[in-house]
Amino acid sequence: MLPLSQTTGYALRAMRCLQEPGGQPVLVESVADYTGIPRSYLSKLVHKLAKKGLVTARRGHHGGVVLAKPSAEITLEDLSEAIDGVAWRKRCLMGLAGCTEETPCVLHEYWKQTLQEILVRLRSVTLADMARHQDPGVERFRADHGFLATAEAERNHAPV
Amino acid sequence: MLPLSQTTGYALRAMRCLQEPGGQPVLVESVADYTGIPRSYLSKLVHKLAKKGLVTARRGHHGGVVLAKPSAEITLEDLSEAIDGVAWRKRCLMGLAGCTEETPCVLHEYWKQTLQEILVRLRSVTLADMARHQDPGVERFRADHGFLATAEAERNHAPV
DNA sequence: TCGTTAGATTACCGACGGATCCTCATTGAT
DNA sequence: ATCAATGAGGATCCGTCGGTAATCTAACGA
Repeated sequence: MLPLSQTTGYALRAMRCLQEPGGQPVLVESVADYTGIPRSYLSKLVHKLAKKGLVTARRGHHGGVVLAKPSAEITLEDLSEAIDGVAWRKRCLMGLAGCTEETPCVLHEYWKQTLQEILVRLRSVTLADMARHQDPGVERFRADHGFLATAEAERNHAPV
Repeated sequence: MLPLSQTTGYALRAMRCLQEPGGQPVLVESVADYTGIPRSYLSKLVHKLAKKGLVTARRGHHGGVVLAKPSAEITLEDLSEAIDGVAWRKRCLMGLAGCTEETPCVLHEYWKQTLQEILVRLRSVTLADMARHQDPGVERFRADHGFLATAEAERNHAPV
């Protein structure tokens, strides 16, 4: 019932491979090969992210996918929301249809606070935060796809 | 990927209808009628809870279901674990098979702490806590099923 | 012992998410 | 204008989960 499906994990892995807005597009196929995410599935996933305004995809020669906004402005919550939606935030923990703010169930307040804590956590991590970690695999991939100017920027931050 | 499925909600609603250990058994059918949970499905659910040692079920005349331990010792975590298992606690957020304590992924620590926070919350609520709330519906149900001695005990506590 | 009461067990169905394959549509280079 | 590159989209498969129904079996009372 809570968010963060397997597909959200895919989204995380895929987004790490993309360039900042205005950068060079990366092929869905390259990302699929590198991450091991099924190509066709990743294609649909990317489309979903595009509809939510998180990435921009262009078809044809020299097409590919780029971030639609700076990685520092893309949170884990954004991804979760794009993939899994927000329905889970509204569902009653006990599954009672009549549970509302006015007619709360026994666990209403408890659950509301729990969800709030989770949301705060999801908002506290951005793609840029993730890039600050050493990750030889991703750095190799980036080097192969035109990420030549990012290495320095990553050194100016502490780990998440 | 996270726990707390619809079925866990069912378990919560069902357990609230049961007596403390040694008390009078309540019929699966009664609970189903009152909660609206499908009878057959609830039967399987109860069996699962019985295998985990949370309830005791007896067949035949004057059979039914009772809590297997005091409601104050049954946490939301117990229910979640009985129904949804614990696999979700071990899964990597990014879905990386090779992510371990020794070879952690970029989000490993972040996710570990998040899960810890959630677990603490799940452990902080017991069935007894839930009973402390006013709930005319459940109290009516209890009155109809031999819960004559519990009303006083419930008055000695603050809400959750 | 026999029958009734109740939970246990089995088989099965439908919906949904993850996943795959194949084809369509768009873009840019020539 | 044409062709190849590349994302978009439809059809379909598979496994899991919620849900139903029919049957089996243990416990008790008459």
